[in-house]
Amino acid sequence: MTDSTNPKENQPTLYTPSEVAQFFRVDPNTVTRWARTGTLNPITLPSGHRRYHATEIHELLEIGNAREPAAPLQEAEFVPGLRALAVLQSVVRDYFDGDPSAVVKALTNP
Amino acid sequence: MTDSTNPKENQPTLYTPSEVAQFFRVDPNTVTRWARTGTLNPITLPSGHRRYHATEIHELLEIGNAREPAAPLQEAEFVPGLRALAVLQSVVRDYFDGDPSAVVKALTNP
DNA sequence: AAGGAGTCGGGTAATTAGGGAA
DNA sequence: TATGTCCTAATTACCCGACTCC
Repeated sequence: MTDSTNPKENQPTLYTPSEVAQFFRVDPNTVTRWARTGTLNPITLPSGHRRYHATEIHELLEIGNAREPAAPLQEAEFVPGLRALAVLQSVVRDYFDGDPSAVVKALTNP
Repeated sequence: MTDSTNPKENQPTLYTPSEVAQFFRVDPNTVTRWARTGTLNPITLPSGHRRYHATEIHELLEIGNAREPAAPLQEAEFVPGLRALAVLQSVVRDYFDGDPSAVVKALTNP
């Protein structure tokens, strides 16, 4: 089952085939078929199993209210830890061409 | 491109099993299994615990995202892909209290 | 020094991929 | 054409006790 017992994960980035099937009310086999025919574009684990992008599923479900306008008004004094900064640094380097402004742009410009 | 020859400037960018599991949306035990079967080649601590190279994890995520060569955009503008946005989203959620502005602040105020 | 969280092992049940036929 | 079902093999999730990290 899905680890809904994890308090820190309320909105997973990736969905399992079963979860997608439940969303669309179809058989998990159908979800797999959608992936093979190109209707869905999931990532594949090294084993061949698939994980589906939550954003893609949400768009297909027409839950357009995704892409929240960031945080409305949260003046909490959040201070990122060393690990957070390290992970962010690696993400910037490996995913955003080492350009921090690209990350800022992606976060501010929907 | 990760220069491990610069330990002070660049953080190790090593992921724990739980972090890797969250990226792939799998159980931490599965990550350990990947390491034992040779799918992943992590660092092993003297105690036997494992730490995974961020670059290796990211490469695997990109491979799993394979679909089409996309567009041969070798122009000036850098456009982050779906995976980049998904990873960034998870980082914001798990490391920055779900607050994108905290990430922007961390990037703009070094 | 002690406690909580995380990890490592194994074992077993549940999912998934893939093909094919209705 | 599209979906649900059946089948097998492979992979993963969940269980546990013991150890490690912080």
